[in-house]
Amino acid sequence: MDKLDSNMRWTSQRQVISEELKKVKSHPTVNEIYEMVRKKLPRIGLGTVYQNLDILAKLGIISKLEVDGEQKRFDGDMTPHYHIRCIKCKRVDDIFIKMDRELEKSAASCCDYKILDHHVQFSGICNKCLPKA
Amino acid sequence: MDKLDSNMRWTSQRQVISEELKKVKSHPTVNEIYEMVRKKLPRIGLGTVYQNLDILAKLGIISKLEVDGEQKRFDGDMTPHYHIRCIKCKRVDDIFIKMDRELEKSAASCCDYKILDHHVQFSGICNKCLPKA
DNA sequence: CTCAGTGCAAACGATTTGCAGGGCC
DNA sequence: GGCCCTGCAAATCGTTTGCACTGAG
Repeated sequence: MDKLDSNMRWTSQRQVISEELKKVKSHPTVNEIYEMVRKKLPRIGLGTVYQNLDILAKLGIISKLEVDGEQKRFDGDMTPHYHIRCIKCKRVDDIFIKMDRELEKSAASCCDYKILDHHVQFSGICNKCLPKA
Repeated sequence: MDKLDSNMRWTSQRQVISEELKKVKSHPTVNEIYEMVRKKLPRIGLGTVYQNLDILAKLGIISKLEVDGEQKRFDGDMTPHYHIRCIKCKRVDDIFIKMDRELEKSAASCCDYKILDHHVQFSGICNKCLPKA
C-alpha cells in the first residue's frame, strides 16, 4: 500500500466510497461507511473498504480523523477545521473556528521537532445527550 | 469498573504502576508499562495493568493520552500540557505552552455542545528522525 | 492480456472479560 | 469472613493480510 503511482485504477468501489463519504456531514467509522456503501455495492468486502479509505486519505481526497476512540473515523470535508467529540454518545462534529497556526510557532520554540501539523480536539456533551446528563 | 468508592484498596500493584509511570518522562504504552512493572512484580498480569491504569486515570492520578495511534499511552505528569507525536518513530513528547482556554470559548459559540475540555496534538518529526528524513 | 484491485476468510494485536483463588480490611 | 483485586486464559473487536479470481485499461 505504498505506491500511489499512475497505474492506479479508479474503480467503482473507490468511486462509491468517496461519493458516499462526501455525501454525509457526519464522521462515520469504517463499519458505518461499509454499510452505506453496501447499499450501492452489495458484494463489496470490508477489506476493500479499509484499503480504499486508506488510499483516498493518502491521495488527499478524504481525511482520516486524528481523534481518539476505539474506531477510526473518516471525514469527506477537506476544509481545514477542528473536531469535537461527545463523551456520552461518541459522535464527532465539526468546529469551524479558524486554524491557529500561531500554536505551531509557539510549540516549535519549545521542542526539537520539525512541526508539520496540529489538531485541536474538543470534548464535551452534545445537545442530544445534555438532557440526560 | 464503575465504582470508585471508598472500599477501594491501595494494592502494591496499584502503587508500583503509579510509581513507575511517574518515574519516567516518556509516555509509555500499556505493554511498556507492563514490562517496567514486571521488574518489580514479576507475577503481575497484563489484565491487572490495564485495569489499574484505568482506575488511576479515573482517580486523576495519571492521565490517559488522547493522542491517536494504535496503542493507548499514559502520562504520569498531571500538569496541564499538550503533546507532539513523531510521525516516523511514533514517540510522544510534551509541549509546555500555556493551555489556551480561549479556544474553548470560540468553539462554544459555534456548536451545541457543553464543552468540557480540549487538547492540542501536534505532529512532526523529532530530532532523532530528522537526519534520516 | 496484464496486473492492480477485489472478495473472502483466516490471522493479528490491543484490549476486555470471566472466573476461581488470594489476601487486605 | 467478606469481597475487592489478582493472575490467567479465553473471548472480543477493529484492522490487516494472503490468496485466487476478476475486470479495468
